[in-house]
Amino acid sequence: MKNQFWLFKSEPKVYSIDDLKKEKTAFWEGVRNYQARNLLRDTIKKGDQVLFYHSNAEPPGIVGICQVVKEGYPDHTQFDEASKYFDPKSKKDDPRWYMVDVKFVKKFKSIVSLETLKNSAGLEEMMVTKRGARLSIQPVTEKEWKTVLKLAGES
DNA sequence: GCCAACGTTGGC
DNA sequence: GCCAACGTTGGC
Repeated sequence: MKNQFWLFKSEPKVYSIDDLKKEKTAFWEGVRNYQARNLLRDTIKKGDQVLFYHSNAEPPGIVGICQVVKEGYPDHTQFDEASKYFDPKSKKDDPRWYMVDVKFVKKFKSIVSLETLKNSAGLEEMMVTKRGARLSIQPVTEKEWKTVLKLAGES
Protein backbone atom coordinates (compact mmCIF):
# COMPACT_ATOMS: atom_id res chain seq x y z
CA MET A 1 0.00 0.00 0.00
CA LYS A 2 1.03 3.54 -0.68
CA ASN A 3 2.52 5.32 2.28
CA GLN A 4 0.26 7.54 4.31
CA PHE A 5 0.98 10.79 6.09
CA TRP A 6 0.41 11.78 9.71
CA LEU A 7 1.06 14.47 12.24
CA PHE A 8 2.20 13.45 15.73
CA LYS A 9 2.12 15.97 18.55
CA SER A 10 4.62 16.02 21.35
CA GLU A 11 5.43 18.54 24.02
CA PRO A 12 9.12 19.37 23.55
CA LYS A 13 9.54 19.48 27.33
CA VAL A 14 8.49 15.83 27.37
CA TYR A 15 9.99 14.64 24.09
CA SER A 16 11.38 16.91 21.38
CA ILE A 17 12.66 16.46 17.83
CA ASP A 18 16.17 16.90 19.25
CA ASP A 19 15.60 13.97 21.60
CA LEU A 20 14.55 11.85 18.63
CA LYS A 21 17.52 13.05 16.60
CA LYS A 22 19.81 11.96 19.39
CA GLU A 23 18.16 8.58 19.96
CA LYS A 24 17.50 7.88 16.24
CA THR A 25 14.40 5.79 17.02
CA ALA A 26 11.74 5.94 19.71
CA PHE A 27 8.56 4.27 20.95
CA TRP A 28 5.66 6.65 20.55
CA GLU A 29 4.47 5.99 24.09
CA GLY A 30 1.74 7.40 26.24
CA VAL A 31 -1.13 7.92 23.81
CA ARG A 32 -4.25 7.58 25.97
CA ASN A 33 -7.05 8.57 23.66
CA TYR A 34 -9.20 5.99 21.91
CA GLN A 35 -9.39 7.69 18.55
CA ALA A 36 -5.60 8.04 18.43
CA ARG A 37 -5.24 4.48 19.74
CA ASN A 38 -7.32 3.13 16.86
CA LEU A 39 -5.08 4.89 14.36
CA LEU A 40 -1.93 3.54 16.02
CA ARG A 41 -3.33 0.01 16.24
CA ASP A 42 -5.15 -0.33 12.93
CA THR A 43 -4.33 2.31 10.38
CA ILE A 44 -0.74 3.49 10.65
CA LYS A 45 1.64 1.33 8.65
CA LYS A 46 5.36 0.78 8.48
CA GLY A 47 6.91 3.31 6.12
CA ASP A 48 4.28 5.99 6.76
CA GLN A 49 5.72 9.46 7.08
CA VAL A 50 5.06 11.71 10.04
CA LEU A 51 5.24 15.43 10.70
CA PHE A 52 6.70 16.02 14.16
CA TYR A 53 4.70 18.77 15.89
CA HIS A 54 5.73 20.62 19.04
CA SER A 55 2.70 21.47 21.16
CA ASN A 56 2.75 23.64 24.26
CA ALA A 57 5.83 25.24 22.79
CA GLU A 58 6.93 28.74 21.91
CA PRO A 59 5.99 28.84 19.16
CA PRO A 60 3.96 25.70 18.51
CA GLY A 61 4.53 24.16 15.07
CA ILE A 62 6.00 21.47 12.87
CA VAL A 63 9.72 20.98 13.44
CA GLY A 64 10.67 17.97 11.34
CA ILE A 65 9.92 14.56 9.92
CA CYS A 66 10.04 11.02 11.19
CA GLN A 67 8.98 7.69 9.78
CA VAL A 68 7.13 4.67 11.16
CA VAL A 69 9.47 1.69 11.49
CA LYS A 70 7.26 -0.61 13.57
CA GLU A 71 3.50 -0.93 13.35
CA GLY A 72 1.08 -0.85 16.28
CA TYR A 73 1.82 -3.09 19.26
CA PRO A 74 0.88 -2.85 22.94
CA ASP A 75 2.32 0.15 24.79
CA HIS A 76 4.29 -1.44 27.63
CA THR A 77 4.04 1.66 29.82
CA GLN A 78 0.36 0.88 30.51
CA PHE A 79 1.49 -2.10 32.65
CA ASP A 80 4.30 -0.27 34.42
CA GLU A 81 3.14 0.94 37.82
CA ALA A 82 6.07 3.30 38.01
CA SER A 83 5.10 5.00 34.76
CA LYS A 84 2.88 8.03 34.59
CA TYR A 85 1.15 6.24 31.73
CA PHE A 86 0.20 3.26 33.93
CA ASP A 87 -3.40 2.15 33.40
CA PRO A 88 -4.65 -0.16 36.17
CA LYS A 89 -7.69 -1.11 34.11
CA SER A 90 -5.73 -2.46 31.17
CA LYS A 91 -5.29 -6.25 30.95
CA LYS A 92 -2.18 -7.97 29.65
CA ASP A 93 -4.25 -10.35 27.55
CA ASP A 94 -6.36 -7.48 26.27
CA PRO A 95 -4.17 -4.39 26.10
CA ARG A 96 -5.99 -1.12 25.87
CA TRP A 97 -3.21 1.11 24.51
CA TYR A 98 -0.90 0.80 21.53
CA MET A 99 2.27 2.43 20.26
CA VAL A 100 4.34 2.52 17.09
CA ASP A 101 8.09 3.01 16.69
CA VAL A 102 9.43 5.92 14.68
CA LYS A 103 12.86 6.85 13.39
CA PHE A 104 14.30 10.30 12.94
CA VAL A 105 14.37 11.52 9.34
CA LYS A 106 15.13 15.21 9.47
CA LYS A 107 14.78 18.36 11.47
CA PHE A 108 13.63 21.41 9.52
CA LYS A 109 16.05 24.31 9.27
CA SER A 110 13.31 26.41 10.81
CA ILE A 111 9.99 25.65 12.41
CA VAL A 112 6.77 25.88 10.40
CA SER A 113 4.74 27.57 13.08
CA LEU A 114 1.07 27.02 13.74
CA GLU A 115 0.50 30.62 12.73
CA THR A 116 2.18 29.99 9.36
CA LEU A 117 0.08 26.85 8.87
CA LYS A 118 -3.09 28.81 9.58
CA ASN A 119 -2.12 31.50 7.07
CA SER A 120 -1.11 29.16 4.25
CA ALA A 121 -3.32 28.47 1.24
CA GLY A 122 -4.16 24.81 0.92
CA LEU A 123 -4.03 24.05 4.63
CA GLU A 124 -7.47 25.38 5.53
CA GLU A 125 -8.74 21.85 6.14
CA MET A 126 -5.67 20.59 7.98
CA MET A 127 -6.81 19.31 11.35
CA VAL A 128 -4.11 20.95 13.44
CA THR A 129 -5.17 24.41 12.23
CA LYS A 130 -8.71 23.94 13.49
CA ARG A 131 -9.56 25.24 16.90
CA GLY A 132 -10.03 22.64 19.56
CA ALA A 133 -8.31 19.91 17.51
CA ARG A 134 -6.71 18.09 20.40
CA LEU A 135 -6.17 14.73 18.76
CA SER A 136 -2.48 13.91 19.20
CA ILE A 137 -2.27 11.64 16.14
CA GLN A 138 -3.78 13.27 13.07
CA PRO A 139 -4.12 12.24 9.42
CA VAL A 140 -2.46 14.51 6.85
CA THR A 141 -3.21 14.48 3.11
CA GLU A 142 -0.47 14.17 0.51
CA LYS A 143 -1.26 17.70 -0.67
CA GLU A 144 -0.92 19.06 2.87
CA TRP A 145 2.33 17.15 3.31
CA LYS A 146 3.82 18.71 0.18
CA THR A 147 2.64 22.16 1.19
CA VAL A 148 4.24 21.87 4.63
CA LEU A 149 7.55 20.72 3.13
CA LYS A 150 7.47 23.65 0.77
CA LEU A 151 6.86 26.03 3.65
CA ALA A 152 9.80 24.47 5.46
CA GLY A 153 11.99 24.99 2.40
CA GLU A 154 12.65 21.26 2.23
CA SER A 155 10.96 20.20 -0.98
C1' DG B 1 -1.87 31.15 34.32
C1' DC B 2 -6.34 31.43 31.99
C1' DC B 3 -9.84 29.15 29.92
C1' DA B 4 -12.34 27.09 25.73
C1' DA B 5 -12.92 22.79 23.82
C1' DC B 6 -13.64 18.34 24.37
C1' DG B 7 -13.06 13.53 26.37
C1' DT B 8 -14.15 10.57 30.32
C1' DT B 9 -16.44 9.21 34.50
C1' DG B 10 -20.00 8.04 37.43
C1' DG B 11 -24.57 8.86 39.72
C1' DC B 12 -29.01 8.11 38.74
C1' DG C 1 -28.25 5.72 28.46
C1' DC C 2 -28.34 10.60 29.93
C1' DC C 3 -25.76 14.30 31.37
C1' DA C 4 -23.38 17.05 35.03
C1' DA C 5 -19.03 17.16 36.97
C1' DC C 6 -14.51 16.75 36.38
C1' DG C 7 -9.94 16.29 34.06
C1' DT C 8 -6.88 17.27 30.21
C1' DT C 9 -5.13 19.60 26.21
C1' DG C 10 -2.95 23.21 24.39
C1' DG C 11 -3.25 27.97 22.30
C1' DC C 12 -2.86 32.36 23.90
